[in-house]
Amino acid sequence: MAKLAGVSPITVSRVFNRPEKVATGTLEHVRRVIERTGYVPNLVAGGLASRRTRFVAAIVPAISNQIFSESIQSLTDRLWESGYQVLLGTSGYPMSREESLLAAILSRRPDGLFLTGISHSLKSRRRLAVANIPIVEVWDLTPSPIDMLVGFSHEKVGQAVAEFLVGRGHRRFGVITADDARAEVRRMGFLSVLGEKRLDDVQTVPVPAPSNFRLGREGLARLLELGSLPRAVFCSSDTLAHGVLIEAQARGLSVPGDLAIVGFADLDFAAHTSPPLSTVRIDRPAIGRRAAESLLGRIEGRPVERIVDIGFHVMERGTT
Amino acid sequence: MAKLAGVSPITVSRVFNRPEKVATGTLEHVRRVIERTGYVPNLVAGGLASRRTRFVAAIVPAISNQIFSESIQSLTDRLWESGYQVLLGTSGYPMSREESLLAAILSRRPDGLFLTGISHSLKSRRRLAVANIPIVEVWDLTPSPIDMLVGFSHEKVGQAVAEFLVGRGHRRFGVITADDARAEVRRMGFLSVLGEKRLDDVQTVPVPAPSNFRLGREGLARLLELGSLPRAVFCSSDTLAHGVLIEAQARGLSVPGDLAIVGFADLDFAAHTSPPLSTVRIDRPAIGRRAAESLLGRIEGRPVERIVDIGFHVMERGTT
DNA sequence: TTGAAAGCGGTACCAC
DNA sequence: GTGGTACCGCTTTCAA
Repeated sequence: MAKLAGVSPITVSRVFNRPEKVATGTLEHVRRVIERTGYVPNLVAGGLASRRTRFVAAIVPAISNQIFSESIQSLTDRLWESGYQVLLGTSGYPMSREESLLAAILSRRPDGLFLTGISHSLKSRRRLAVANIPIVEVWDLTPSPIDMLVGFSHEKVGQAVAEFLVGRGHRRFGVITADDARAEVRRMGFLSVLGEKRLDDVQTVPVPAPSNFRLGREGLARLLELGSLPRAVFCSSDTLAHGVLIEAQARGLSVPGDLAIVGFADLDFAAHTSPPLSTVRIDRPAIGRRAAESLLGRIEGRPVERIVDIGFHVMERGTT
Repeated sequence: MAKLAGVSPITVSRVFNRPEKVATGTLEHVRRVIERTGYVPNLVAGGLASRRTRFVAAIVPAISNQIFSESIQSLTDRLWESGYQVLLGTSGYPMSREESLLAAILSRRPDGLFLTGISHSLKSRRRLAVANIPIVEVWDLTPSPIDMLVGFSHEKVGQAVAEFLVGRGHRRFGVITADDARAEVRRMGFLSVLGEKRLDDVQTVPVPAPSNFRLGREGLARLLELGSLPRAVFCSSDTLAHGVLIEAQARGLSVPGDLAIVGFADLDFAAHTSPPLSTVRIDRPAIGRRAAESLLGRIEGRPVERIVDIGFHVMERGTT
């Protein structure tokens, strides 16, 4: 390539990485040759030499979960603007593959890491410390992240939903919750507020992750079998909530007349069921975007906020 | 690392890549040192030296689309078993970023490529030819794939749905379809069969991609405004179909009494709406899995089927 | 079974 | 503004 253009390899390199450092004439000439030959630089070699691979790895429990995929999409989009790509790894529920996945990923020397959640094994933490790259943990809140964090408090979500439902006059509650650590924290927050108010008539139905409509339908069925009919149900996801809504309607229960329903995450369908789902709004694209900003900031040596709380918002709709 | 264990670098390399070529004693010793130091080999250097990067790149229109994410999940899982990882790129609707994305991806020298769809720009095709790696195109069918293909015929899907609905006695039809090339092919197949049977009372409502419940609800609303009430609606996705179902119920239409609905893809929720959605079943995990097999086969020099038609199946449920 | 030497295809560093 | 030289950390090839 270099000899084809009659310049040194380093000049070709500069044309790609620092075009402003190359004389306009040379620049155009080299670019023409590049265009003509269809030359594509080898980032593997570049990465080895420069120790910058220009990609960020992201680990999520599952891509098919819309809750995560939208954050990943915005992360990808923002990083793309700065010339970075995203290598996606799925750790499974519950993060069973995280350790080996992390090793596989770190061996590719990513320039940054996006991790879902804040609980990692000791071995993983040690590896992360050695890797010495920017890391952003998301979807949760802790005062002591490994490096940086973008998330919100699941406990506060649970508390806020409890306050909200109590404020609407409900007194008997049900919880249908996926087997997921963060959902469990939301449930604890929910229960703590109800406990304080001496409203402990709460039945919980656990379902396996990942959630789907069927589990929501079955969840409500089981909840009703438990006796002590709840007037309001808090679900660990909109998906479950929609299943509950379908099941309630199939059983002739009026919503919210007989049963109020609150979901979580505000997936796009939540506003368009009939009646529309009440839920907890999380700005998912913001998570990816701000995570990208944090990583890029660190990479480029800018000062960054270590902890970003993006908050949430309880949305009242036709199901409450 | 090598000197720490008192062996040469090549021996360490063999411990990772060809442990059977190393004496058991040496093997165990080196492994102990690896364990103790937490050494993680550098795949960037390895990739440069061996010209095998041990990853496959996958390009899909959008990860947040469940239709694709499940195939990607099975692709990822199968490749992981063979020590490969997946770099995901999203090209957007309609594949607007494909060209630059492809260049960015090829510069990382993937060992294989998974492409959604069979239409690529001339420039892309040229680059792919130069790259000289195994490529599998998915989600469609053509007698002349770039290299390998795993998919099914969208035209036949449309035809099959038309035959099915006509067989159920329907005579007036509606189509609600996302702005997507493959959905358009399904629609053409649908219309061709109806045309042959002189049943050309078909109204089409186009909606932008990606689909969501709201677009389905609005789609039905617009379809009804068009006059000539359809008795059956074919939607380009289950998501739209569910929106149609919700809107129909909100308007007091009985389903399938007043209106039959058929979706596409058989997403997990389709079986659990009330009534359950009729749809066209596509074995999405099979697409990823077989694509992985094709790529690995090519990489490992095994003979592979160039074209795999995974077929489809029209599922009758409560909405027809 | 193990190792020495020579790259893989770029980039950092410094001189010109 | 441009180029020479060394080297990034591994694997290949071939010899011992």
